[in-house]
Amino acid sequence: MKKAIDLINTINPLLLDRARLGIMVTLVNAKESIDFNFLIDALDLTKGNLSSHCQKLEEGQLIKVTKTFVDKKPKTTYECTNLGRQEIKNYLKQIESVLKNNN
Amino acid sequence: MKKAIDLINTINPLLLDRARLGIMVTLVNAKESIDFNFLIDALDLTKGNLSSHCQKLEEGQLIKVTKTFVDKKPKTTYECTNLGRQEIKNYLKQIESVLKNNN
DNA sequence: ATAAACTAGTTTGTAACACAAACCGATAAA
DNA sequence: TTTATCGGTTTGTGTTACAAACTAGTTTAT
Repeated sequence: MKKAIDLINTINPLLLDRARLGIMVTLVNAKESIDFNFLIDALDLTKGNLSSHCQKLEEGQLIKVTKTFVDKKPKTTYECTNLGRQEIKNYLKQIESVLKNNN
Repeated sequence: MKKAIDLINTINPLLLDRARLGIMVTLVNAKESIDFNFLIDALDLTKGNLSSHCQKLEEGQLIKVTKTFVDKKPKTTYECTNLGRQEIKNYLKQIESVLKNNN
């Protein structure tokens, strides 16, 4: 049986934050890509806050950011990357295993 | 189906931290109470760091702290409270349900 | 007996981080 | 030509995590 801390240490630190976890689970469940304003409403974040969290998630390669123009206006959309999906899955797996104590 | 963010918002914020999560899963699995030095070794934390995290967990009523003397030396032990157990269980439940998307 | 070193923590100063206010560049309306 | 609005980003501030320094006492060495 591995030590609890070793399992916890495999959790991506970016996911240990309420806002970013919210962004990720929204994206991981989404069928299409999700835009900035949707996330603002869904997660009840301010624009600045959302912007900087998404930057970090992008740097960590957990999400992919796409910038386009729609009706001449900028539009930023977000998708979960494969790594993002993996990290979320791992997150859940580690917590489960650590609590069930069977690893 | 409830919104992902509503589920995430029920997670106790004290648990969204690697060190504190480590402390809690160590305690929640423990048969007997766990002492300060055990946690230092198990979680690879500095003394100051452990001390302050435990203070917060105690304030949040997630753990119970007991101070005694053994061989004239101070000895501090920690146990998980019922609330602590509940919060950990809820944590896992919320993440699971949000990922399985069935709530 | 005194000093030095060790034990078991706590307090405090700092560096990193989350957050919202202020800002920016562009479009649309008055 | 202002004035407002949209879709964000940057910046300043308050919180937080962290380790270094400190406290209080015990044991060992001199």
